Amino acid sequence: MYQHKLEKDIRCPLEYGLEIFGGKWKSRIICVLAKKDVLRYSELRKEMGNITDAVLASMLKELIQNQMIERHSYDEIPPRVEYSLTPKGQSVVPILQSICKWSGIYYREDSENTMIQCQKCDYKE
Amino acid sequence: MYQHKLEKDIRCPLEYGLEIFGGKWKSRIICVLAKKDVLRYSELRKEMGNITDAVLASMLKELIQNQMIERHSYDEIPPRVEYSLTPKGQSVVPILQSICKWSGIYYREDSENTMIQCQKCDYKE
DNA sequence: CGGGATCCCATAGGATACTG
DNA sequence: CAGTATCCTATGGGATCCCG
Repeated sequence: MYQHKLEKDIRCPLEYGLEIFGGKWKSRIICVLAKKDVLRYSELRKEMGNITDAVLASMLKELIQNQMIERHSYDEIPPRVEYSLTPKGQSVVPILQSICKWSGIYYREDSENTMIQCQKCDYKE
Repeated sequence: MYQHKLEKDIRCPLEYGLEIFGGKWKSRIICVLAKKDVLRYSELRKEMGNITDAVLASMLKELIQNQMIERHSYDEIPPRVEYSLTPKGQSVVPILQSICKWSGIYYREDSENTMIQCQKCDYKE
């Protein structure tokens, strides 16, 4: 029969890190929160561009599980929920910026190797 | 009808970087090559653990396309092909190590926050 | 030896509708 | 407002066999 390995088999801290902030949306969420400090759900969604609720909510859940962000809900009507980075989440921002800087160098090699400003993580040089 | 966006839409250098060394295998390949300098195809596969040929070959292709690694084939019998990092590939190694270091801190928080040695990228402290 | 071809599956991510 | 629920699909990655 067909046999797949279902273990996550993270064999190296590197894989752990890439699991936590890899993928299409997580690093972006972290960058946006790093820039804005505290954001409500709807503000966050607006900053993210064309992400859907289903996806945004599941990303937030995973980031919370990994203790990268915090959720504060206020008992008001209409409801208010605010998200912010934890210390662990903040500690990864320099890494994301270094990736951003590295990528900026090679982003378009056909042009003149000019640095690109990143709107989200706010890296520029 | 059902309409998916098929554009890759990389909107930020950060995404470019994660595309290049993200995923399950690419960062590992880079780390192994950083440690060993030059490896034949079969040596590389052995170092990688349980990767299959189909996957390894496709990862190598993408890494070559992105100019992270170089392929040198020698006209011998039996054939010999060697892989090594390009300068661009080498330049990303410090980033991978910083991810590895960061991850090591949070890797298992239930234990005593001890650093973990990474066999592949050779990070230790 | 160094892969390619083919087939397959699991999962991340997306569309749409709906709710406390 | 801040999400769930449901359904769907595209893609990364894996298994197996084959070939110059």
